[in-house]
Amino acid sequence: MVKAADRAKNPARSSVWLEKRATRSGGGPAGLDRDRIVAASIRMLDEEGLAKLSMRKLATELGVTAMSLYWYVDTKDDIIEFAMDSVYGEFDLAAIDAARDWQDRIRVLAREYRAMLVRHTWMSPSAGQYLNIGPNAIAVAYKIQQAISDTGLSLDRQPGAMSAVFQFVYGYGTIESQFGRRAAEAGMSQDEFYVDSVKAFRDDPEFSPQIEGMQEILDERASHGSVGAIWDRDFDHALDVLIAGIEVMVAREAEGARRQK
Amino acid sequence: MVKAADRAKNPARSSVWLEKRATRSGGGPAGLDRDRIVAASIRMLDEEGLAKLSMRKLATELGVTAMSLYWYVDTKDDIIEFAMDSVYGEFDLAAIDAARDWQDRIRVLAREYRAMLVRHTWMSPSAGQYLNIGPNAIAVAYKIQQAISDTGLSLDRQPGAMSAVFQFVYGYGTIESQFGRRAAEAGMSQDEFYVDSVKAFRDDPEFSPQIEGMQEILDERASHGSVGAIWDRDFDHALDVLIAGIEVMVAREAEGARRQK
DNA sequence: CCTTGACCTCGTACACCGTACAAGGAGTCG
DNA sequence: CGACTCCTTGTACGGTGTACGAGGTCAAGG
Repeated sequence: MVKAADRAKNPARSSVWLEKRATRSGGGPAGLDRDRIVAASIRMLDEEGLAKLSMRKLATELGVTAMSLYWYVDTKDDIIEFAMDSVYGEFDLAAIDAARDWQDRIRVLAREYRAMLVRHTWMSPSAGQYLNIGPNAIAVAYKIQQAISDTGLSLDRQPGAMSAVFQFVYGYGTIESQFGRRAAEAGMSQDEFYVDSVKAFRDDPEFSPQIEGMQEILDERASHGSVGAIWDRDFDHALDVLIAGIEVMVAREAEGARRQK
Repeated sequence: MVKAADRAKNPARSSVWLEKRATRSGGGPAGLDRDRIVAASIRMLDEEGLAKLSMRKLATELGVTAMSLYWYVDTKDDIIEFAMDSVYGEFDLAAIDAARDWQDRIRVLAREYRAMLVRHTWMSPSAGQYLNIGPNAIAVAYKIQQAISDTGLSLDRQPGAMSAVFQFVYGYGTIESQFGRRAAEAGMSQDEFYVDSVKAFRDDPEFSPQIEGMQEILDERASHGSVGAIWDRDFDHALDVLIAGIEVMVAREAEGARRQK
């Protein structure tokens, strides 16, 4: 087993997935097991958030001491990485194959990705911090890459299009999920929390020259309904922009090819 | 002064900016000062990263004990929030006004934003976690909103377009900056680190059916030059997609208005 | 000049964290 | 019975953020 001390000497090991180890299955008295540990982590992460998860609490939840976990896992980071990959496994990849065209496939993927980030608010901070190269993450990445490839875009333009869509979803899902998490931690609804946050600069005379322009946007939003409804609407509008943009790039390449002839 | 204990009773206080307090200026023997604290934090955050910053180390850097800092700041989180807003102040807003059209303005803003995230690798994790409602952050948000407003898009479509562009930049900058940070921590160049990360599943027979499709993308990338060059290229391509998409939405709205008549 | 009070800094202490290390129990096999 | 492997535990170390109370410095007022 690779001890953390060895890892300190070998800082290159930056992901669990870069150094495959046999999973130790739980024949022990506590009936522990890497899957059980990961499942419990996800439950606690969903309920309490990333900052509140500690090895001691996780162990207690599993009826065991903190150090027992280290038989199955090298570090706490490993647990997070396993939990992340497990969540990537929630993607319904079959639904994506059922989509009619690449536009639909991208929309379905984007919505699933966003829903996942909102459902598990600890995912975006973690996904930003670790390499996402577990088997389930790779499977999702592959589906995304396929959808982009189906646009017919040239190879050198594909990564840009892929980034535009999925880094957007990541960014959007991050803001949305963290906003929801903070609202919940403050014991408020998202609507209450929104009013509270805006109030900060709405009432501040120092900002008022700047807000004037933003005011109408804020008002338009407020008139449109709840914060949740606005998250949905803006997300859809952004997807419209992105797909229209890719369509343009595809058309431009077709145009260029025609002139070439 | 609001003590953390009071904050515990009033969890609604979720940002320094939601509860203005006079800044205590440093007439004390140590010559301390909120600005000096924030400047030192930024320096240390840039050098050592978010995880390595501790109140004790920051205090030592300033020739003082940890508890002295608490005279100027309620919690460590406050320091991060102040540091973030100070970094938003690095934006060169004048350069944006100089841009010719909204397309240019969006490009300049996006590039500045991305550069900022890469320059300060601790910004994206922090920006995701806290509300960004300090004066400098608001000023930047205002400029972004103006640029989007200049597209001529209807009010209800503007937030979607704004999200598409700037959540993309946030997502992209996050991945890029965290990748760079991890590479640096592993003592590798980005190119070495990239090869290392890809190796994980490139050589794994379990993944090989899936990689086949991704292989050509990876090869295309590899043939194009260094990882840094690819970051730049893909970012520009993504911006192309986004701006083309907004242009389409603008044109569609104009079309709709014409038919209306 | 002396005292008061505001301002600032510090030492100590608490609860908690991740995890190294070594001891020990339980079960299986010779 | 002993030995060996697998799993769990107790203890301990060096860190963290920060509460609390004591003290030191200095300007203003009597």
